[in-house]
Amino acid sequence: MNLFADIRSLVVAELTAMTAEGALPAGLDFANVAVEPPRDDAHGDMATNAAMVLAKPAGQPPRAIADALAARLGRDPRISEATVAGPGFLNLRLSNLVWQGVVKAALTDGANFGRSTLGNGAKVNVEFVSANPTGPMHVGHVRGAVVGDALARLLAFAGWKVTREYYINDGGAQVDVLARSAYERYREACGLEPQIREGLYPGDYLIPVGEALKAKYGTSLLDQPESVWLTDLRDFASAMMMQEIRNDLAQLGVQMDVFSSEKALYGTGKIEAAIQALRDQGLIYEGTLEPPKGKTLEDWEPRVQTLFRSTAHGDDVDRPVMKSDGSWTYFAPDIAYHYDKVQRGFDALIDIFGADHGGYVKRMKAAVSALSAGRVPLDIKLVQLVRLYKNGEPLKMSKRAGTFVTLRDVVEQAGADVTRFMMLTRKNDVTLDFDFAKVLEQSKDNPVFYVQYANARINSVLRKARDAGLDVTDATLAKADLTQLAHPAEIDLAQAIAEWPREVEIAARGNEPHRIAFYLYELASEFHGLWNRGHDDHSLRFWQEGNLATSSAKIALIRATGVVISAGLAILGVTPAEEMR
RNA sequence: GGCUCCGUAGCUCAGCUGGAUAGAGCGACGGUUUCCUAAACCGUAGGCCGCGUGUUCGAAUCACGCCGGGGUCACCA
Repeated sequence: MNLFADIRSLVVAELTAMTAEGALPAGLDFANVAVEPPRDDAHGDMATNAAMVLAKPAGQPPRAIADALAARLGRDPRISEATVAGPGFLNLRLSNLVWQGVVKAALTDGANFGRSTLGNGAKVNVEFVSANPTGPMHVGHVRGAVVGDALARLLAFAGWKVTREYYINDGGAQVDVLARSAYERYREACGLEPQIREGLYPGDYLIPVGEALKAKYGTSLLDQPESVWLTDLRDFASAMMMQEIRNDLAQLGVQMDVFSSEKALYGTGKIEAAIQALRDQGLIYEGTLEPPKGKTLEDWEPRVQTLFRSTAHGDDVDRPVMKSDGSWTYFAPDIAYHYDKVQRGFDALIDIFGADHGGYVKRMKAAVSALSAGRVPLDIKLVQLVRLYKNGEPLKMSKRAGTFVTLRDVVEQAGADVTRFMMLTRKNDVTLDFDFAKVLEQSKDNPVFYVQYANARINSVLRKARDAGLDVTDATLAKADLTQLAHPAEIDLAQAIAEWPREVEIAARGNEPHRIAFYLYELASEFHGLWNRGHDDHSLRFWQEGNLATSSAKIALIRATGVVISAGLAILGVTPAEEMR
């Protein structure tokens, strides 16, 4: 159930009836009529802008429409009060029965409470991480991994059919470098001195690869020219690195549905077919690009290349798909890959990129727009940097000095749950500070803890009630006499719960999983507030000694809160804490 | 110089499809524990929502132009 959607339906139904009776002119568009919580809750529980939106097209003063609408809405049993305010706002006060009904719905629907059909079963592909298979995942990948995974979970919850996909960049020069680096580690494993020249990957993580190569090939590759081993070692080493990456992802709780390989596109004609599809639309031509303005490149020279006319689909300049030596640029297989996704029948594509790929967005959107005839929207989320701190001091990272932080380091120090939650406490296009000391702190300063603590407190009360002999299963609590939940502070918490389905839809509509984290913080805050009011006012304590009926109702309320916290944490991929230790 | 993101309280940041007196945490100050976890709660102070113009009944939100900061910018991936 989504209360806001329900009430909006009611408003639209009344407006339709008013039209039928001639109180409003026919043919009005109700699309902009909104029902939302007012900023100031003194104004009521919900507000609609209907009168203001319709005043102009209807040719009637907003107050007149609002008054007429208020009178009609007031007849609905769910609405206890409908008042007109300001320029024509219609403020609605809902009956307590409505909020009590929300509590019951949460208990009845359980983990499905808030699930939406917004996506209507549309197939969406979320591509994320897509780290080069040249080493273990580092901290820079963590945020993209978490955002992509949480977004996938969110969209699935909101009614999309989601595929999580990883694009393996195993087709370029960087995997040759990997192979050469691995070869040196192979020589090392054979007892020789490795020669890690400038430009090779120096990391220790290739030592096991060298040993595995020795186990497989013995000494047979020693003193062989590169032409003999390069292809084999490339495959071997990148396969081992991908295994490493899968393990890293698993540690973070990220599970991919599909791994697609760039290399696998070569030699299949898929790249040629994609480029041909563009060529058929007159979007491929031979030409020379202008040098970038305002940036001085000493070695600039005009070059004739095969170009994609991306400017026809919103890009700023056309982009090369082929180098002057006739080989493909990175962009070409990426076009083919996105073409493949379109052909696999996805209704929408989402890419999660690092912010350093910002310049890549327009050309990729242009390609997808051209190749899907505008049918498939591509949303690209750029994830900004994570700045690491320890006790407020920035953590220095250098690949050369070997002090770069891996995903594994982060997860081992902070834990997957904390890491995931923290990565979602900012919207994607803002840089995020991650302080190893702070994220482990158990205080309100730490949103992960704060939300988990609320859940732990709820469980603590449930335990106490259970020990006292109360049946605290959801099915039984749902049958409690919820009319006992009448105190404004209790209704406030029920209202926060009622926001959940709405929040899911807003977050899903914008591909913004961080909203879930913020919502959970607010819900937890509402709960902690009510909890503490029990100090002063014992009638607000959840466990009422000797009064099972009242206790059941109050415990139903906090259990419903727990249901939503669990559902929200599930979207973030975080395990709810039963108790704090 | 082009593109792009950011600019909201002292600090870190939320803010929906434009909506009423702009919110939260931290920090500061002051309160609340014989009672379900005080790891929490309540209150006070703190704002030209970077600046300007436009659209609108109405702009932190949309458009355009400035200012400041980050990212990025031809045969790398």
